[in-house]
Formats: sequence, structure tokens, C-alpha cells
Amino acid sequence: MSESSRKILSDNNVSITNPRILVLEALMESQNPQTIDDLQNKLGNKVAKSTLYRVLGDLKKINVLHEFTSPDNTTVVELLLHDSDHHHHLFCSDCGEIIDVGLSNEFEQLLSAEIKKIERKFNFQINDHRVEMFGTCTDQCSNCK
Amino acid sequence: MSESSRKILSDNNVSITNPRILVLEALMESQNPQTIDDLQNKLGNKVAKSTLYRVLGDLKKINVLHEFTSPDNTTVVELLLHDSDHHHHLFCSDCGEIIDVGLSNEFEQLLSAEIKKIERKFNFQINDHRVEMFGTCTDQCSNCK
DNA sequence: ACAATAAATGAGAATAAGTCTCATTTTTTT
DNA sequence: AAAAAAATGAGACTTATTCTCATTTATTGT
Repeated sequence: MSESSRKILSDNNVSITNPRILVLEALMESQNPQTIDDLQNKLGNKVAKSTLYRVLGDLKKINVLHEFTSPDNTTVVELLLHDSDHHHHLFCSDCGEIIDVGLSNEFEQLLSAEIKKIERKFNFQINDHRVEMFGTCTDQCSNCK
Repeated sequence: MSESSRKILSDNNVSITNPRILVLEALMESQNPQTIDDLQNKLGNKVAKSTLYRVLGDLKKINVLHEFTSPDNTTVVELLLHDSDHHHHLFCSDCGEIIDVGLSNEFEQLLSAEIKKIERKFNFQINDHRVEMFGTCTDQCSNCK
């Protein structure tokens, strides 16, 4: 059960500790990004707050964790295990839910072309991008009643 | 000089006060998004910290201010005076600079089409979107030496 | 223009997310 | 299994943002 967590850590030469496994399992419990609060609730008092933040930092350093900020200014975090799972985010301003969204290859190709133009225009080297979409879930999502 | 600031306020039925004018002028000084720190420096001690935050809140409420968070977790703020000036952001991870970027109409049209698909798929009503691009400015920008 | 009323401000206290410290525990190495 | 290195927990600390409330400034009605 904790096998994949252990693998993530050993693959990245990070020592295998209980807090790290617990945090990884908590992260894997949900597909979509989650807040630090969500994580703390899942972990209860099994991992100290300082350790939680430290472990999140460790996971960022080995590039398996992506941290960003939602429009209501909450820090959210999501596992990024495969380079392949490039995706974007859809934010609901009613309930705060954040949903991972894939866009078509056609779109991604045109975006890549646009990005090449921007690189030239601004003399930048661009190594990542993301599309954020903002709105409201028109009927009930898991949080809206 | 402060005419356009006054107009923004009166157009939105917000009472015209000195701090509001000063904050608007400071915001208008730079085309690209700026940090709260930048603003505080520009304003010196002319506007109290609590007032600055309150005024920024007021401006958000009347939709002339857009606040977001940069990848290094700093709050940044930019005036959005015309509905027409839809744009995206380019972040430099070396110097922290944030640059406003427009993308082609062709791209925006394809993105709109993608967004319509997402709306249907997730039962969302999407009212805004933004593309974020992350990279480094390969030669010196205004901050990099 | 002038009171009266309502709204906004300044100063600093309060809150909260995130970081830091250091003594103890756990993991890794040999 | 012992020694060395790294990670953890607990709580103090920092810092951005919000809140409170007495005072000042703006707006409204006459």
C-alpha cells in the first residue's frame, strides 16, 4: 500500500521516513489539488505542522509536488508523478473546488507556438505554462449543495 | 493629473479620498503588475498600511484591480481599467519580474472553444481565464544584471 | 455654504500561515 | 550493532494581512 510512496522517495534518494510516507499517502488520496488544511485534517496529529511543511518542501525539491495559490489566496498542493500528466486548472469561486483539466493536443500545439513567439519577443526561456479558468460550478459539485 | 483616478472612483460610486487617489496613481505608475511592497515604497508614509490594504480591497470590489500571487508566493496587483486589455503573464524565476503578455486572436479563439468544451464537460460557467508562463529572462531585464 | 450624518483613515493590536531552533528520535552507513 | 547523519516534534518566532476604534474627512440635505 505504501509501496508507491516508498518508491517515490527511494527513486529520488530521499530517506524513507514515516512522516514522508504519511504525507504522500494523504496527497494520493485525492486526484485534484488540495489545501494545506485538507492535508492537516487528513493527517490529524500524526505529523507535526513543522514537519508537514518541511516534507512538502522536500517533495517540491524533488519535483513530485506542485504548489500554487488559488484565487482566494489559499495555498494548494498536488502530486505530479508523471511528466506526462500536464494539465490545467478550473477554479470554482462558489465552493473553492479546484479541478484538474486537460486540453486538446491541437490547443497545446498552438499554445506551444505562441510560447515560442513570446520567448523571442521578450528574450525569455519558458519552461512551463498553465491555463487557469475561473467560474462557478452550475450545479452541485462535491462541495456545493 | 489625478483626473483619471477621480473619474475611476466617481464612475464607481466610491467616495473620492486622498488615499484612494494616491494608491491609484501609484498603481498607474507601472504598466506591469507590482507587489504590495513596491506600492508601499512608492507611497512612503503617505498612506497607512491598513488603509492601503483597505483601498486595494475597495478597488477589487469595483473590478478595477486584479490581485494574484506570483510563483514565489508574493501578492501582486495590477490595474485593469479597460475590459479590452485582456492579457496573460510571464514570470521570471530569476528576478521575479512579471510581464503582461498578449496572445494572438487565433489563439484566444481556440482557447474560447476549448473553454466551451470544458464548461459542458464539468457543468461550469467560466467567466475568466489566464495563461501563466514560467521561465527566465535570458539576458538582462530591468532587474537582472 | 453649513450643519448633521455617514464613511474613511491612522495607529497599532490581533490573527494566522509559514519558518526556524534545538533537543530528541529515527534512519542510514559501516 | 555502533557511530554518524538526517529527520522530527514542539513550540517560539516572523511577517503579511485583518481588525478595532477613536479621530478625521467626505457627503448630504437644507
